[in-house]
Amino acid sequence: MRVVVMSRKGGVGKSTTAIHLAGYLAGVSGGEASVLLVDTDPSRNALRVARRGRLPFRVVGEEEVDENPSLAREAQHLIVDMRGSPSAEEIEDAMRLAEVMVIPIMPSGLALDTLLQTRRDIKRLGREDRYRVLLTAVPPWPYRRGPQARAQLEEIGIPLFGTDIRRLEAFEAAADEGVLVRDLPDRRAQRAWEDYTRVGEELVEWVRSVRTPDLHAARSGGGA
Amino acid sequence: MRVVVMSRKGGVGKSTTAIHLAGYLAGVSGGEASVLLVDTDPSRNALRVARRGRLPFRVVGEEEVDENPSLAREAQHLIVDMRGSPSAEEIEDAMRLAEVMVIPIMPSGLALDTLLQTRRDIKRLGREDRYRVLLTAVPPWPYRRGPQARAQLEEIGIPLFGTDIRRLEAFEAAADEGVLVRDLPDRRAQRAWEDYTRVGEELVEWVRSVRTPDLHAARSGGGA
Amino acid sequence: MRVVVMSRKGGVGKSTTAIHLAGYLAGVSGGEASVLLVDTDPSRNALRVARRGRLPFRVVGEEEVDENPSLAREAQHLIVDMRGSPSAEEIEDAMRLAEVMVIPIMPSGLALDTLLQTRRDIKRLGREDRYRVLLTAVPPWPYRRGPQARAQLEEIGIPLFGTDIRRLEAFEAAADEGVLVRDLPDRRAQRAWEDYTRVGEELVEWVRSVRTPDLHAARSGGGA
Amino acid sequence: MRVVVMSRKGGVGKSTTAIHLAGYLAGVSGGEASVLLVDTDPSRNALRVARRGRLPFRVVGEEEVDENPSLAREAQHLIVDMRGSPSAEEIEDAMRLAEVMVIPIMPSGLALDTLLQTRRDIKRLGREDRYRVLLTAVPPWPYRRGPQARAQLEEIGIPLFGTDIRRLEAFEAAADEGVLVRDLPDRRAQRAWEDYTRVGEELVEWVRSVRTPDLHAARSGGGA
DNA sequence: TGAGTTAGAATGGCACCACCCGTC
DNA sequence: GACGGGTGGTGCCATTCTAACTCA
Repeated sequence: MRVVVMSRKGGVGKSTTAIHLAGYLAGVSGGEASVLLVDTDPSRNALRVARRGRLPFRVVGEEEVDENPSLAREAQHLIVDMRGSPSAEEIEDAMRLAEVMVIPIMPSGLALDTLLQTRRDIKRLGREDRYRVLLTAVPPWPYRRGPQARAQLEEIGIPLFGTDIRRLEAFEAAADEGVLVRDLPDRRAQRAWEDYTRVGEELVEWVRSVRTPDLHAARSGGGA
Repeated sequence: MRVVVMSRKGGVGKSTTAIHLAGYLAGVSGGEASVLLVDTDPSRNALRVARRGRLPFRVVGEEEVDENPSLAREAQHLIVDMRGSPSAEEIEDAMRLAEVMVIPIMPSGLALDTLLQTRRDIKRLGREDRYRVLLTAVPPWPYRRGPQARAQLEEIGIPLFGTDIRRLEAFEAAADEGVLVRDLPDRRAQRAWEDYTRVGEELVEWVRSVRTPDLHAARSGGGA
Repeated sequence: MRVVVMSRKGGVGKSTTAIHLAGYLAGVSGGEASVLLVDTDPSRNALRVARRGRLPFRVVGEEEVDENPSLAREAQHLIVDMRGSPSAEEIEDAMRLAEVMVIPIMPSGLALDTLLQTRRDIKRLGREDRYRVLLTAVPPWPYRRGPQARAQLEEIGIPLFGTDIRRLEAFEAAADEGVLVRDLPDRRAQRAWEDYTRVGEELVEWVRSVRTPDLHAARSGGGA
Repeated sequence: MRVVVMSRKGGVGKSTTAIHLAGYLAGVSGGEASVLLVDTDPSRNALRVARRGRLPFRVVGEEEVDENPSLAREAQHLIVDMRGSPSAEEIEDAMRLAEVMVIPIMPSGLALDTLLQTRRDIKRLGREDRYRVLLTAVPPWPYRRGPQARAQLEEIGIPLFGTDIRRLEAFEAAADEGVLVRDLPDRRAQRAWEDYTRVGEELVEWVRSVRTPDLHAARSGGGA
């Protein structure tokens, strides 16, 4: 599986998303060796987190892959934490590389504006079925920003993951410790892990359908 | 007064800080014309907010100032919302332009790492007394991230504003409406405005001391 | 059987392990004469314990074996309490001498780091199937260090004995008296002995499989 | 203040003692720069702990001091974590360097034997008033090993710190985190810190008396 | 329309309890 | 067998925020 995690704005949980999706895939596939997270972001946050503790998969910087391309070829699952504000060309390159693209955004009013530009770029490439937006850092009830943003995005036809990532302190603690939220001893951290588990399941199902488009189309077409 | 608001990471309240400090200065000086906010960030978030509603000062993009440099010269107070991850050269240019630099960061573990790099760049320029860090989006009690981050920053000798900006929904609402939190009808928004008021007071006092270093030294020396 | 007990750190129960494995083998083989414990550690702790009381096997210092090599040749079972922080060459020598190597470590965070270096040395010698780690001084419930360390070691693929040695006062008392925990009048000491009994059984089984690799392979192959 | 922490056996809390005494001195003197911990032990455990987190003083390896001797000269307080089983010559060198020597040992029967050899070496150097033994990892009541060991050591005239360091899980947690027990959020960790605080106070008082032997003798002699 | 009240969620500190160990 | 102590897990509570509801 080749997944790119991309977003125009920073501080939206991009590294957190890349790390936890990689962790989900590593847990599902069962082996450390088969998952590779490539950190392309200049801030190198994913690499920093990896150095602080122990993640159940390998994290490398962009330059390591450039020197040793077999790293990426041999990985069963490849997650790319893409740099912050990519140009249209960079988006194009990433979409060629990846099977799917995950775009985390926070439920903020300004985030939507920038998302529209990204959608234009992707549409121009004819890859509208290959990206999906993930709402992250969603505050709890009775905050309305989460449902509001979801409604707005759905209204304008942005494809969304069915599960949101909640704003939970556990994600901060996990980044500090250099581990997945799953591996924190805190009870509450398990709820944080549930969010990414659901997203991971959805991701796997989605990639499967992307890989067999005609079969999928035939099935859903036949059911209609 | 010439102030640059800068940060390496995105999503830390940079535009919010630039807008509200400009708003504070506009309120103090009493007239709209005398304050200019220059949005240098490629995301143009400050400009977007300005277009949505009505801010009590003028907001222009970088290119407008390039075309019409008198804009900046004539402004009594100049606030620059600097682009996201500036290079050392860009930092140098900004420090030449500005009297002081405000660096907003969120109380996150990873933010500190990147801050150290910024400090190195500034130290190399010999402008250590010209920057100050502002903690933004600080969650309320019983969260410990705020006090924790403050303690860590003080320990390693980072200059901090004495007041933190709390994480309040009012800032989101204000950005959506295109106004200052001061101008929201919500009661809670007033508390958000208080935070920036205190920071603004501190800023004014700081710039005054920066402008008259010998006077300041003489005064404190004479008072002893 | 030729067993080397080795560890990089001190105070991890190395002598205790050497003594009790020797005691187990002496009990199984039935005669005192057939088991020899060679104390190579400069602290000579095993020899000290032996001199204090009565162990059911012979304990000699390194120099005695150098003077009289037939001692080692004639022993049916040879246990070596190796010196504390061996160099790569010493490890190589020991691995040539021994059929298997037992590495006791305490469940401490720092112990793992040093263990990785040892693993590298052993891997370089191509003897990865000839060493096994024994968790010692494992505190009781509700301490989590024991299970935690076991999980970490298993995750990174370190071969472990299935049974841990608990942290029990009986081991201290036995060392003071110069006897095996088996020979203490205390009831609780029996539980301490059980731990080493299980490890001893595992050791015997392991050495058997090491000696007849093809037979073992054939047997498991034939069972299919 | 120049302190050497030394012991013949490993795993007795030598690094923990060096780190926490350094931490105490850093806290008393109030500044990070004035305390230097030199890790001479080949296992480099103190350096490892320092790299994991943030200690309020500088930790360097032996080689760094060799390259840059001014490091040690400029430090107000110098703590040396000495290598594990030092020879008589190494002890001599250390005693020449240090004002006082702290010898942590665990309350184990075997530890006493090795301690006697160390005492002989020190006596031969005529520095009997410059070393003191610290009981570490003392288990709680109703274990008797702590008081027992203290009684034995006092009987044979070994100088002891008046306070023992208890065996508390907090020390393991602190080493994992790379911080002092003082900086752990756990309540129980504060009790661990109290132990070293008392030892630190005793150490400061002791060094003061060592520096002004006649004054001290005069004062205690005069009764004033 | 504006002020006060209330519900829900999240974090973190506190108290309590289970469990094991060693001694008397 | 009782007792004291350490550790870690569970449950409870205080505090804060937001948004909806009620009331004047």
